[in-house]
Amino acid sequence: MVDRYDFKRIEKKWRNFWEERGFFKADIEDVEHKLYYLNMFPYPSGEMHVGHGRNYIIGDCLTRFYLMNGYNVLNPMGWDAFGLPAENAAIKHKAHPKKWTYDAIARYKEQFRDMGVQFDWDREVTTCEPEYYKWTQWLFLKLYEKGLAYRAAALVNWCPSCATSLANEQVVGGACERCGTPVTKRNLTQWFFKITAYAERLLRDLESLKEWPERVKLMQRNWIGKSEGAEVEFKLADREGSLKVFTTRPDTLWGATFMAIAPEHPLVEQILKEERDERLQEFVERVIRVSEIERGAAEAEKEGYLTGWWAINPVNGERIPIYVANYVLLGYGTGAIMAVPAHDERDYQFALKYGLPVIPVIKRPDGLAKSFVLPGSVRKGFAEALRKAGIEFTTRPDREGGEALYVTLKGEAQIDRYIELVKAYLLPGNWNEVVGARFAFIFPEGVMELDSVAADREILARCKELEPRVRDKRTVMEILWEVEFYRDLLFHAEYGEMINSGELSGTPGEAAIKRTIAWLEGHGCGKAAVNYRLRDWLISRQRYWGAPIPIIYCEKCGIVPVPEEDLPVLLPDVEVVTKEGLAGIPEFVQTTCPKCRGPAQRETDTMDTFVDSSWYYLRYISPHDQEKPFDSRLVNKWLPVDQYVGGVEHAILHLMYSRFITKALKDMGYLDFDEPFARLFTQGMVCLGGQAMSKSKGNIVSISEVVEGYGADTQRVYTLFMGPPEKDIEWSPTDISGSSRFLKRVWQLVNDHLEEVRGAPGTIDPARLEGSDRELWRELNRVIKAATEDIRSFHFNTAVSALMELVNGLYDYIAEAGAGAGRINIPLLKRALEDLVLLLSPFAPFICEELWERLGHREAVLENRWPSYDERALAVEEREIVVQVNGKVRGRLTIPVELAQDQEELKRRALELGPIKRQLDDHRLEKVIVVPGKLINLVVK
RNA sequence: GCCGGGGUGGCGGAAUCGGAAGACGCGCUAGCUUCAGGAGCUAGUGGGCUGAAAGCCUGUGAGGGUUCAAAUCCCUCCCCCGGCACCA
Repeated sequence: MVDRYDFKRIEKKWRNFWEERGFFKADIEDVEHKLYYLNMFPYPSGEMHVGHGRNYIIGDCLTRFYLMNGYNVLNPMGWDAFGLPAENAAIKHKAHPKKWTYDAIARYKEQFRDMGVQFDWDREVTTCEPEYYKWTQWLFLKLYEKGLAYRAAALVNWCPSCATSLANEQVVGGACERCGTPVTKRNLTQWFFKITAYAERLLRDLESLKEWPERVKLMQRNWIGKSEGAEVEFKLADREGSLKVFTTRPDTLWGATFMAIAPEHPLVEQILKEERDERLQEFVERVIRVSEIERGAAEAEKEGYLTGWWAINPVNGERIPIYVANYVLLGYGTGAIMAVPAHDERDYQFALKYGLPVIPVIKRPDGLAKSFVLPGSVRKGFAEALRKAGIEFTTRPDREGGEALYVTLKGEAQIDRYIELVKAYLLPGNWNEVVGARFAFIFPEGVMELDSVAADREILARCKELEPRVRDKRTVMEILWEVEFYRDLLFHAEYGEMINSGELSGTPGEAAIKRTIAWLEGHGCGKAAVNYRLRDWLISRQRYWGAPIPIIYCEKCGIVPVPEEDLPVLLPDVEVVTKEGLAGIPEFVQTTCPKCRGPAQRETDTMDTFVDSSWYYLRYISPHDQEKPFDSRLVNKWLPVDQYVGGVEHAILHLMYSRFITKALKDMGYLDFDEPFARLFTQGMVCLGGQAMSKSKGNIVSISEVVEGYGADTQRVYTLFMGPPEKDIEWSPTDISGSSRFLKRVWQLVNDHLEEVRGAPGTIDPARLEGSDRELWRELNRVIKAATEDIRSFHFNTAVSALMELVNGLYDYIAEAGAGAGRINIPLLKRALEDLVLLLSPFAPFICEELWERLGHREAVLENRWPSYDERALAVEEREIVVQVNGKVRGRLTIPVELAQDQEELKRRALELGPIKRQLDDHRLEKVIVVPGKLINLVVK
């Protein structure tokens, strides 16, 4: 009688075993077989749920697997312990965030132990400990020394709810990443890290990260947002000064007919001061007040205000007006743009709205043009002439009984021919125009091209003379826009041959940008430029619970960094934390200047917690070193991290910051590698009820409830079995019973045969196995191979299913043998059961340790080598060959392997099959396709 | 709008070097067991036709194509998820 699978008793028995035996302590000096496995460390808060568990279960499974494969695995754990939730909770409960944080840490540790998730706790790192944040401050000082940390006044993101400024990366869709409150802007003097100095390397080195998910690299690429183009200087008209713009399309410069600047642009201030234009003031204030979210919406109506100031287009000397416009962003490029309405959609909309000239300067690559011919504007016979010339057109009768012509033209030659015909047929008092590949107006006295702002004025004036109905139009484009038929050809944003561009006219599209930049450089009004979307990292936080920025302000000496030997700048020990943070603690603020010993004040901002986590992976190597932040010698041996695993929500924030800090430390000579994480795996979230588990949504499945109800082993197996680990997945309270049942079956299976197996010899001679023994042997080897490869490649779900197949196979084998089909081969069974336990142990360590002991072993599972398989055992004697007729399966052949490669033999046997014969009646065999060892396809007619 | 990822039974998912679609598990159906447990065992389970079986038809978001053969390759479209989004 086998005792029932009592997971509670078993898990309790083994819970502390691995830690006591020290299996998870890495030998830091042995780098030969080193493997640095790292899970992103958690922000300790409340209880862990099964979604958090996924991350650590993957890590523990892999660690156990690699330990059994002979690796010296370092898998450390620590706490990202500074942060707002702790502080907010502390303010609310009038307590200290420390207590809240350490309580959570204690609970997390307990839950890790409950899950059997093991770490080397000697290497535990806690970012809110002075022994840690001392070195975060050291990092700040080093960056400051190198000019990579600087203080500047800037318009920064501000979260009113968290009462602190935020980095760009922490603003998601215009709202605070932490609390979801819409972010506002404030002009503040803050500390920044100069991540933009590394923009190019952060972008370029993504190429070298071969083992990172493509989507993460893509997100970073987008975030860095590199664009190449030119910087062009526009002199102000009638006064000193100039406006610089960045453009990716310098080839369209000749078409710049106005400029637009962001409402926050410094020039706006100057204009306001000189012009005292109250309506401009109102406009600017109104636009700035509108939140980023609304302004950011692409559908938002483009609005502008004419400042009355003018600039000179440097390429053609054209005077163009300067607008303040809501669609120009201060944070990108120079905060000012040259507007080319003919080739930029936003500029086009704006030009139509405000009646600004639109001058095409890039030829349409498709060569299409159109013309609309009003009835009565040409002599009779025009349509006939077009027909003869092979020009396409359609007609539509108008109210007065005339016929309007809708002409579509393709190519230069046809357009020229058409213009000649119009000239010949045009009646006095009329005009006609061609738009698209050419913008030409044919008047009785001659043809005018829309090739400059001056031409726009002349053509407009002439049209007004001829047609009273267009007298209210402000530009030629407004007239054309009225004709529905033209609309799709009035604007394009493609690359193409330059036209109407002075001496550069005729430059082909491929050379246009390059040649224009050369031209600009030659004329001293511009140069090639690269622009990045990435902004410097704002690290100041007006909060208490973070690492104080080690800076002192002295009236005499100015900004003075705290000397290294004075670190850490300790967080003042207060009983209760308030909203004022450090600024509200005078004992902290008042200090003496390290240089002149005079009275001075401390910086009261703390650092963004992402600074803490940007270097923690270095600290694990020497976590308690009092002398230095990390041991360069060992760090250079152990890093980059071999395998990093965490949530995709850190794709930009944490991963980008860490890459930046690593590069900066490398440049300072502390590290000899460029990238901190060689391989990255981003695991998916666990959902319930279609939504990510979260306390606020109340859809949490807690680890303790699952461990209590099913046991940690079941939780682990189910977590790894439920789907591919990179995918988001739904936690199913019913599906978990499958994993529970599986472990029960394993329990039963092993316990049923303890007696026979325990004393039996372990050696088997595979060559002498026959029948079902041989099949079992093959199955065992197949499963070892599959599970091993699957674990290595993060396919835990299929690894588990392979083990389930092995268990099913073992039950079948025993049932068959027991029914008299043969005798159970005890050494074989022993081998299979033992290998099963070893293979299952990374997934379900508790039950495996217990079974291993029951199987008579005195050493721990982890002291054994991972089972190996024999390639020869996978060979089969017979193959099943699929027989298809016209690609459809009609039968099967079981054939000895030697013959399975023999095309003629396969064909002969296939044709003998009954169902195949039937299929072939009344048909002629056309062709036979043989895939040796697999399939034969008979093609018949 | 742009860029990624994806769409396979009632459900989670296998199979992607083009070669048996649906491994494994959940659920469901029938039967057996009764140590009544949060049980276990056996058989079946994509849909349809046929009394059952054999057999046939059909089937991987939709449509088309390439091929002896397509979940897998190509084209068009639809839907879902994620990222970026007036980026000049």
